[in-house]
Amino acid sequence: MSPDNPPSRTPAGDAFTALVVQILRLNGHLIAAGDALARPAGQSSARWQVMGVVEHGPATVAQVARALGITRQSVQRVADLLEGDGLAEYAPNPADRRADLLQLTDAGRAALRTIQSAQRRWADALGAEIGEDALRQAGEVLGRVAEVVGRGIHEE
Amino acid sequence: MSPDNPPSRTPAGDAFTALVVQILRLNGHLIAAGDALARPAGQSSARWQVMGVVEHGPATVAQVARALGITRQSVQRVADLLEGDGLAEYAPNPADRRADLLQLTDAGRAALRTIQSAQRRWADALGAEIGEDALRQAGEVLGRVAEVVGRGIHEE
DNA sequence: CCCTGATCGACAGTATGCTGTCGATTCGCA
DNA sequence: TGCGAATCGACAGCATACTGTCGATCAGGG
Repeated sequence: MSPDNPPSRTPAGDAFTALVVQILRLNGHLIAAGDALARPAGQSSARWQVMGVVEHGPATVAQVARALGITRQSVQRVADLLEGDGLAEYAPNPADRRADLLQLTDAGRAALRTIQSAQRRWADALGAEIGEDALRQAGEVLGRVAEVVGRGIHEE
Repeated sequence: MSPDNPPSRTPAGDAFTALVVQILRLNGHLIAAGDALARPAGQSSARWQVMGVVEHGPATVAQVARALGITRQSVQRVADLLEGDGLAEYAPNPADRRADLLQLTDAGRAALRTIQSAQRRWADALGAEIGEDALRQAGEVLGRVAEVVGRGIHEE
């Protein structure tokens, strides 16, 4: 980013930093793109992701949060909004009296189908431009980045 | 994410979606890591990024925002906080009476050096684990992803 | 059968980023 | 040279996600 960085010690460190910056920037664009895909159904990226998790079976808020890698509280907020909009509902959980099960309503399933259809067309079109091999290789590298970053957080 | 996705049309689309999901997840971990790096200096990722832009010369809030790829308003908020903490200050801009120039104070430069030092060690260590070639190749692919995603936003 | 620790939802507070709007100023072109 | 368009900071409002705390509930070891 800065044209005149302080001397970095290794080329690999420079490449790592550059990749991190790219990911941070891309994140904003991807959320915007996701919102655009979900907008025709009156939804957002966050709502779509929560709906996607409970699509094939009810789950508690905590389970959804773990599946998405975000906090319970964030999911709780979105889930309550989905319930308020009639897209999802809470069902009693016989296995745990505290944690009701979140599940989609018919309206929720319809909205999700609309979004998924648009998302599939979007991903197919853009994916074809980049090429499957390159995407998979980049994904493999990002997986390793996630691994070492996650490890570093605990150790440091 | 979902174990039983609706039938996606192309392998490239699947790979694209998988990469997007990875990036969204990684973003959270990277911000957490950046905050951890900036914490010893009492700062955060957002503050560090703004300071990094004005490190080698003053700039207006709008210029910083463009350099970071985020909105003026977000930068304005952080810049005002930095000023409040005595890490940055506004200087009159002879070229534009509206837009004062943001520049670091001595305290700001000291805090930035602390963070950059830790960041460099972090990037060097993790970068070495992944390998420069893999990082560069992944960066090249992400650059192409950013290009097609950004193009899609305007067209759609 | 209880007690202790873990998990869960609820609530409050904070950080980051976005959109939209406004008036002031600057810039570019006729 | 003057006027309309673009840019800039300021302000308000919203969405997303985080931490921390609390009481309720669950699960497992004595």
